[in-house]
Amino acid sequence: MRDGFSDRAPAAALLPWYDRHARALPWRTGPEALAAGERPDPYRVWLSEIMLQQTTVAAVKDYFRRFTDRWPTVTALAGAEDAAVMAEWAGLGYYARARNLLKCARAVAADHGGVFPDTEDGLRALPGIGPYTAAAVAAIAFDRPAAVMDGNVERVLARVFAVQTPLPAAKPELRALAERLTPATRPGCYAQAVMDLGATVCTPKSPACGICPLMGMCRARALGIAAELPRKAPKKAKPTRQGIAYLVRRTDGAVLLETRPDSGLLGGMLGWPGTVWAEDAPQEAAPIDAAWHDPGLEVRHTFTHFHLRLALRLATVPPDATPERGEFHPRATFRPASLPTVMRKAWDIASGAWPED
DNA sequence: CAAACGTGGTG
DNA sequence: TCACCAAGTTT
Repeated sequence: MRDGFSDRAPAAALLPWYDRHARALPWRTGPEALAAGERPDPYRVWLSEIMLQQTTVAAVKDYFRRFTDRWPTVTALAGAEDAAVMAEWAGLGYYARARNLLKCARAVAADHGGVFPDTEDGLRALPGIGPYTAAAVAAIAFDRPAAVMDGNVERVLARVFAVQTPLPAAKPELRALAERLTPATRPGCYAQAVMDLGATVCTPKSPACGICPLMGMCRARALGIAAELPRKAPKKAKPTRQGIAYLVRRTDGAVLLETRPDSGLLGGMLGWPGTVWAEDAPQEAAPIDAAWHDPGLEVRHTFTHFHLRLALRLATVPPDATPERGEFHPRATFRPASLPTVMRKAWDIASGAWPED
């Protein structure tokens, strides 16, 4: 007991709410199907959870469909080419997820006979699976009573218990609450119920307290401070960095691209050759001998921890031109959608700005 | 452990 | 326009 209601009260209120309001999602096995004995596919649960890290359901849906159409099983994914997976992930962000996705699939295929471990600890040992994802997959796919802690759970619990400590200092306290409240029955549905509640009712701004299944036990609502919780430490201002990108088109339509190093920003992704991105003004660093055109245009893009102003240089070169950096990709196989968004923006802006156009 | 790591939607 | 925010993990 705490604050006047049982530890079982939140789950008791949330599960019926979930049974009525659960959204149909491509990776989700609904309450009715579960009741009928159907089990979720651990591969699809895992893939969805990786994609959903720091990413909205709306952004994930189409990517999830394309991945599962192309690679229906973890074994199929394990056999994929690195470049194919990175290209399919392009635009979704946090590209270390895609690199670890492949490492994880290959570890499951090679070390676990193509079958995901069915415990939190076993899952936690795989690349790209941290505390949240291990608990989520264990609960959702394997019906383990694992305490799932994500941004939604933090927000819901901070409000229900009126936790005033700012994040991230409040995490241990919130985790202790989450562990106490996780039910032994239907832990996967409970986890998804809390996350759905956080995504659709107990939202960061303007929470819909009037229709919340937890309204009767929510201390923040009683105090009139739901929208102010969880409190958070102030964030640092983002600096602005500058750079130059060089977009080279061959007369036969091929374009000059580089595969970026595996570690660091946009690691493992294709991109236009260019300068480093720094706060100081960049020095020219052309990847090939050419007559450069400055279109007077720049890409503005914001990453997690800095703003970028990327100036463009354009050139058209003959078929026998030899680059100092990068490789030409034939027009027939070049897909702007295979580029990370900042690089695709550069292509979009450059298209129509070439000198001959 | 603080910082690095993307992107698109929203108010 | 711009800061905030989303089903976090790794180093």
